[in-house]
Amino acid sequence: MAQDKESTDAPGAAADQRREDMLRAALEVIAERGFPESRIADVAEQAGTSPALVIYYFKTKDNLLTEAMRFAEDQWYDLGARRMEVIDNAAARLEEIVAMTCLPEADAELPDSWALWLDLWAQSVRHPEVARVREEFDAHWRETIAGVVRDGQGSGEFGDLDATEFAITLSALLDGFAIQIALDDPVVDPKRAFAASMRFAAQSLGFTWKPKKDPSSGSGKKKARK
Amino acid sequence: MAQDKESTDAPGAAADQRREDMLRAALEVIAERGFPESRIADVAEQAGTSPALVIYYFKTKDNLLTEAMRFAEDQWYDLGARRMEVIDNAAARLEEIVAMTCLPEADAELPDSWALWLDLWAQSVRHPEVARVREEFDAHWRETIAGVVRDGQGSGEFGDLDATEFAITLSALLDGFAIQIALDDPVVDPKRAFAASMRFAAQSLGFTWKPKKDPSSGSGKKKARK
DNA sequence: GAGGTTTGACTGATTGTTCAGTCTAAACCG
DNA sequence: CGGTTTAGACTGAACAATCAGTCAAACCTC
Repeated sequence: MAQDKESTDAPGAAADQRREDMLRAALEVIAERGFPESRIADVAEQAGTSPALVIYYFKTKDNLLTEAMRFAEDQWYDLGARRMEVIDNAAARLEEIVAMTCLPEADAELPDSWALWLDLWAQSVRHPEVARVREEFDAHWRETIAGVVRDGQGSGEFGDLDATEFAITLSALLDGFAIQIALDDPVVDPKRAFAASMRFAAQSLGFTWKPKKDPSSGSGKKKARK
Repeated sequence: MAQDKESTDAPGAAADQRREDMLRAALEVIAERGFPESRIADVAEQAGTSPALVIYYFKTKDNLLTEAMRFAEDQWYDLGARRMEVIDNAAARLEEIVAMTCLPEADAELPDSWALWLDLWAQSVRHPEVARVREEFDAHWRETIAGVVRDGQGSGEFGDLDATEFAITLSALLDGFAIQIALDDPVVDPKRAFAASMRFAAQSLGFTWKPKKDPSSGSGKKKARK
């Protein structure tokens, strides 16, 4: 039920599609079982093929999982960049950044990246390949924040301060909140984390931020996990 | 060289010692190999016994590792409490808290807790037992911070603000920096994280903080990991 | 039919856990 | 006190399950 859109593509396109399917499958498995407990057989089953084929495409299990991580981070970053593009003022762009990491409802199109991050960090301690993905991603993301800050300073929205230093601190804060959100902490819920982060940003950058009433979800928190 | 202080103890004291030895051994193994890759055989070897004995004391592997995590967190918390006791002003107590999570050199008496935390978080996603340890510890730690803030407000050191809210934000910030420090991020080094955290605290609480020149380590960073 | 793709069956290694006892030191007893 | 019982601590060997990776043969598709 998926082979109807591949016929006249370039050679290797089908194989590329296969690869990507497997990466997505791997991400689902990782999200469900955790990085270290993810088995090749699970990924194969999720992708609807045999374990041997998975090994055929990705030489080793570690390679498969690491590439899956990179794939996920790339997706996340692309989504962020895409959303930044259509927002014209820096304060709103910054708010979108904070929302992306704090509000799970905000991106239904992504699998639950939070738990994935915890695995990414934990694996980075001992897997140099994973560590590289993490480091690149962090640097990339910090630079995105710093860029927004500099834009805002140029347009007069934000006050003067070291954009890099601010980016480092804000992304640490967001990472910390991401942990609490990923683990469904009873005290630190997403909205609280979002508000606290925005308050920090507004105070540091010298712009005013008003918590807007969100129109959706009048009833309360949603437990996304099964 | 350790059997001279057990003769007339209560029965079971030696066994208790054994247990603790194994917990410490488990922590070393976890620090070295990571939680999910820690094997019973490793712990046994580290403790100088057989795998069977480890199972004899802790029914299952999961139980062993979980108890080890709890043990580590308790130790960490105890160390913190002990250090708080001897400091008489709130600002310095807060600085000590920040130093404990940011400056690796500051507690040589503890194994590298940072990598342990990453495992703790990652495992919490799927291990309810571990999640409980994490949640309790976080709540405990936040309350410690809030207590220091309230002390400081009582003595007039700090300005007025919601202590709980501040504690939530600061501990998130510290967690975020802990990640970078644990992973030896080339951009976010311990001293920078420490300074940024203190700047945030000082600004929020309305006290002045001056980065003191540290007398040790004139040459630069130390790579603790082998 | 040639080359990339796919698979089922297999293997080799790892590892948590069990088990059937051994050893030791204290408790019991006649 | 000398001998026996008992309970806890401990061990080596084996078991059973899991799983990453291999391989030779089949299967498409151009």
